[in-house]
Amino acid sequence: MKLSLRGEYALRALLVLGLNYKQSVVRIQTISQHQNIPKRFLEQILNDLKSAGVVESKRGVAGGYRLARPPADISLASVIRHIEGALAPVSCVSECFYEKCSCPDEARCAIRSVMKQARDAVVGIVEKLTVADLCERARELQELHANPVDFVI
Amino acid sequence: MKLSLRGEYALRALLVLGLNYKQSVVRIQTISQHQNIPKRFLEQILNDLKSAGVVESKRGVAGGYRLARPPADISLASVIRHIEGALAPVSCVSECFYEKCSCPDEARCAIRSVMKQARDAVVGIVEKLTVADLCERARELQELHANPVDFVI
DNA sequence: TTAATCTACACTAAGTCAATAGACATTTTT
DNA sequence: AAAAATGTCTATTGACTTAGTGTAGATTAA
Repeated sequence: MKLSLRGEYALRALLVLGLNYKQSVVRIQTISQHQNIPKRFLEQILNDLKSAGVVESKRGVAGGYRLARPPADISLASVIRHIEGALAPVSCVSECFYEKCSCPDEARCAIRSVMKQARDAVVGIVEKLTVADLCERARELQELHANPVDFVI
Repeated sequence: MKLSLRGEYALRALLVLGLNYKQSVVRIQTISQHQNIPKRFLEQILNDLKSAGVVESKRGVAGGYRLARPPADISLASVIRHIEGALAPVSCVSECFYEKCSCPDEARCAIRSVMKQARDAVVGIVEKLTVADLCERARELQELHANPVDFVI
């Protein structure tokens, strides 16, 4: 799993939306400024997340985005899979994006066996983690550095 | 860590060279045929691995490639890092290819913390594994499929 | 109505990937 | 010494992806 900027931005945006889950909506521009993400690019990404049912939007002058579901119901795996595709290092060990590879015998491929191990390790992590966990971690890290004034979203 | 075909081919070639470690050299064409890898592409890759000190070559009519070191001394991590670059999902958690990211505060970045966890999981696997392990696994898989009776419960 | 916001589609510059091309160098065999 | 089989090296290419920008339009609160 290599994250492109697109995927990284998506997670950063979801973190902001998660931390503001109580509020009605957050404007793209707010997220863009807080997270140093090009606004027009972020528009595309949030729109993409909307089509995935992860966020919902409100248009117009007081518009913006919010999570479509509780943060605890949005796994990082589902988000990354939607934005980036397969989590596996090679597609022949991917559960959701399987593709046959060119090796002579997949069933006896030692590399495949190793890659499956790597895949399972990564999936085990991001499948369990949710946007809620991300928010919690953000708050913990905030505590750790103990400077409540410039709380960074 | 997403492997490109280049990286996958490199590992497949090293597996062949590992399995033939006792022999003098293996011809590119042999590997190419055995593993369904385009010959001219494989040339580049092996040349690259040579410059990394992983394999060595013998030119001329009885030429070919062999491992430059014992299979147990070649970690998959070192090979993948040389061919693909960073193992980490985002470069701000990479040990060997660190790059600053655009997030407002790296030290308090919750996503970074998650990505570090994913990185460590993957690195923990491929850092321990060597070409020798790959060969052993290949032999095991061979056994398993050759004698399926042994595995009936 | 107006201004702020999201929506939609198209476009592009730069980079990467997976080869392919072609000339060249080296070595063994004859 | 010549021939043939191999590796070496540099360059190029076409398809694709990435990270945006551009432009125009739709929606809504005030």
